[in-house]
Amino acid sequence: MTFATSTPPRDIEAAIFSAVDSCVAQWGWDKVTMDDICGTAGVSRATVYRLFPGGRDVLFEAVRLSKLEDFFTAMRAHVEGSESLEELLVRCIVIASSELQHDEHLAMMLATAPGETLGDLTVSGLDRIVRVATAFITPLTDDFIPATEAAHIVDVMCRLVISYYLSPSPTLDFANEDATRSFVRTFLLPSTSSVVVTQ
Amino acid sequence: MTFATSTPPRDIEAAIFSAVDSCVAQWGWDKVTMDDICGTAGVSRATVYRLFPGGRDVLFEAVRLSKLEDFFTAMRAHVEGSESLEELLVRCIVIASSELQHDEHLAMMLATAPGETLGDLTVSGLDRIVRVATAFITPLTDDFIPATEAAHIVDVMCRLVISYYLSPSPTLDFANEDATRSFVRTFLLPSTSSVVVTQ
DNA sequence: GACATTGAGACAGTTTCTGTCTTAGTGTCT
DNA sequence: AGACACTAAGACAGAAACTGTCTCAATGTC
Repeated sequence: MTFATSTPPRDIEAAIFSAVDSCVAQWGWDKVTMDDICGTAGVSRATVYRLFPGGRDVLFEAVRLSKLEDFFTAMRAHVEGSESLEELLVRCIVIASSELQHDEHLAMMLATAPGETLGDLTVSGLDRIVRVATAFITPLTDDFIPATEAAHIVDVMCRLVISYYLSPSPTLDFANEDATRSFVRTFLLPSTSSVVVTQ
Repeated sequence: MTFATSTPPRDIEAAIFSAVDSCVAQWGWDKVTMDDICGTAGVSRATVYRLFPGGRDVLFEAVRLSKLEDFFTAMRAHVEGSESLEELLVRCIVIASSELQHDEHLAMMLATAPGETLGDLTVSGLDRIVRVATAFITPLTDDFIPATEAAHIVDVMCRLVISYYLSPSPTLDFANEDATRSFVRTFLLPSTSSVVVTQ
């Protein structure tokens, strides 16, 4: 009960995030103003600027980071308990690809700048996605391969998923489990030390 | 072939109207800029301002008027051939009410100012709707009642439809044909000279 | 009462939008 | 070819909106 500084600002932050969500859904990144967000969140502009010093850019960046973490949190829950590295990688790729194909809003949310889609993804934007993905997925690979190897393979996996999302190939659909499994066996697993373990 | 002054501006006007449509659908009245519309229509800003001198207000007014006429044109087609005044009025009311309930965009389109819904309908806005409705519907009543009487009854009908749309009554739904027929018999027809004709 | 937090709104600086204008380019008629 | 009508592109000033910071009063907590 002794949470020190009075009421927790988490509720307000959540309200603001939610407001950004619905505002962006309604008008798109470019058309949304801070007043729109404040109004939707039922919060004063002063409060928003106090919680996110730096204003619009900082707020939107926070929202995107939050979205990114939500995405990988949900994904990690889905792939947890995989009994082999192959299974883990396949599930990661399939789920991520399906989500991206299914939710067109997601790609925009994960992108770096407002109005920028994954298609215009900058180096820093890609880096961040890879970074967050590594942080969330790597722990799950502990049972199969060393951390350094995991970071490397997750990095490659991310770039592949994004690349195939941006320009889909007629010969390979990462949303298809069988095709993905075959791909993982051919290109990803041979590079790891786990081949001897699982085979 | 001798249409005198080169290419007809109708195509461009149509493109602009269509652009306004999709822009408003995407962003709403308030968020749309003239550049958005020009860009969507694939037309220079100079062209828009030349076709609609007065700019934004004039253009939007023209779009609304066009929508209004489209609406009543479609409605007139639906009620044409009614064999009695009762049938005509019932059909008008039911169709208009259904359309309003069905297409939430419509009410906004018919309203006067951008962002203003029928709920904020100003006197002039209501007047215009009544005026257009009268112009479109009155001719159809020629077979049954004199024009002056028609104008009066159409006026009353318009206001009722709008009123019941704005604040629906639990006891009367104008989208329901039977209820509307009963209503027309009770309140509208007795005021006309047609009672003796059809009864 | 001391403290922390929020809402409301004033404020200047910047950006965006509007509406008008000029210019150059295109296609059509004579 | 030359006159004509129309358009795209974009410069431009003035108006409007947005941003980010600030102050102050109101509220709720210890």
